[in-house]
Amino acid sequence: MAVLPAAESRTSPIASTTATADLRLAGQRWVALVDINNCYVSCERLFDASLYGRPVVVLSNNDGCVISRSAEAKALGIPMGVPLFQIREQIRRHGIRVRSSNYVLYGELSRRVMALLAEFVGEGEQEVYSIDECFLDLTGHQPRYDLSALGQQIRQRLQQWLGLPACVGIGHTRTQAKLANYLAKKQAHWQGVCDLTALSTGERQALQQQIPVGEVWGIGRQLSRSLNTLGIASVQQLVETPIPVLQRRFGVVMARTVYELQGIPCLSLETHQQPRQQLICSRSFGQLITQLADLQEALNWYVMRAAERLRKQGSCCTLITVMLRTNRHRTQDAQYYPSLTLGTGHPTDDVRVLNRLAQQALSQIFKPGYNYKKAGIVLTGIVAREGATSDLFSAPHPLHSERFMGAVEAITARYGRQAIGLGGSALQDRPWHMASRQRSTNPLMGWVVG
DNA sequence: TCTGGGGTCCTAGGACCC
DNA sequence: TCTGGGGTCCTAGGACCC
Repeated sequence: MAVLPAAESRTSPIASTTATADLRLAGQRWVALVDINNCYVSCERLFDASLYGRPVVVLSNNDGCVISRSAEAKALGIPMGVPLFQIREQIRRHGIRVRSSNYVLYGELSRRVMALLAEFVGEGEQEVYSIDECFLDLTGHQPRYDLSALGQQIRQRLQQWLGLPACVGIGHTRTQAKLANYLAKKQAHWQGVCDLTALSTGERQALQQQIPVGEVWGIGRQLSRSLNTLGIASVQQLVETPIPVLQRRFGVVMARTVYELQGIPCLSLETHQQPRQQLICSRSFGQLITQLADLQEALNWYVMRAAERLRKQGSCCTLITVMLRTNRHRTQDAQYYPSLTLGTGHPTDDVRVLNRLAQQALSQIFKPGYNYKKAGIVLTGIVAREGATSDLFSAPHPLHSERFMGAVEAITARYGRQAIGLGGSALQDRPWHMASRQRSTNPLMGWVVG
């Protein structure tokens, strides 16, 4: 949430040094970011010890591209997001182990991680940021404990109890904590925990000098390029640039980022999970789709999935968007990227209503003669369902619950131990998901090379 | 010839994140 | 041959209103 409203920040007095000092005195916080290393690969290793010490990659849906790499795979130069077919030769040459993704497993492990981390802080001091990342407010610990030692304790417990490696970054803001986490991962001498707040100004500046500006949280490829053309290449150079200049050129988001880097919080900890403002369900197809009937069936399934999530968070929606995509990589094909949004008339979570609208939208945008690669729906205009009792705010998943092992057992009982690598291929009974490539003999195993 | 000023809401698109 | 899925926020511009 923005502490700096756009209008006020244009003339914000906190750019001056004295005001900065006041603001820090007013309520400085200590924030940690805990991040599981190579999360999906680390999860796979828990269930297949032969993956330790070897290069491993985990693949996206349809086994399309690489979405997680072990340290060994990174060292071999396997880039993030690379399509599988482009690294076949490297896989063969280096004996890289390959797994399909299994989000049910990762989700359950994530719940365990978050529950364990919750034990280190009080109520309302934990923000689960993503499946493998969590912010902790350590302000209460700060006067009493060495935060680096606490970070080490967190790492050790994750390793001992769950077998998952993690790094911890500590700063006065979330952006600083992210940067610290980057250092903890990149520079071995931190031993997995970097506390930026414990450094002198000179030490911090020297570190920031070494870090490319694109590593900052919120500065992606585009902004990075633009900053570079202005001669701003390192984090330190960014921090030294006057904020009003940056704000005029790049907007309020950039201004917030730089305040955050300076230790002035502009983003607060979101310790209570908010209902989603939009729900997306979309898939790329394993093979190109030309028939309306196949798209109809796919949409039917997306609507069911999305409506399920909608109900789970106690919401209704008022708008539904249907979108189709051809394969942009096939330059020989005619391209078509239509989408259409229809209103529901009244807030609803009724699958039948949503499906009727989705099919109606589809019939309006579908054109024969194209090779469709992807389809999806987006539910927006989300409002709370009247009288809804959302389970969003229910108690965190108990650490020692049986749900986790139950899920793993259910998978292995049904498909065998090897099925831990299921993922996209589990959808093979649906023609619009069927992978066109020849797979290994066990369709649930994904690719196993070497 | 010359055509107010300010506000809200909505949407599309772009940037970012994991 | 083969290229993921699910989110967030911000901005600009148009419609509409008083």
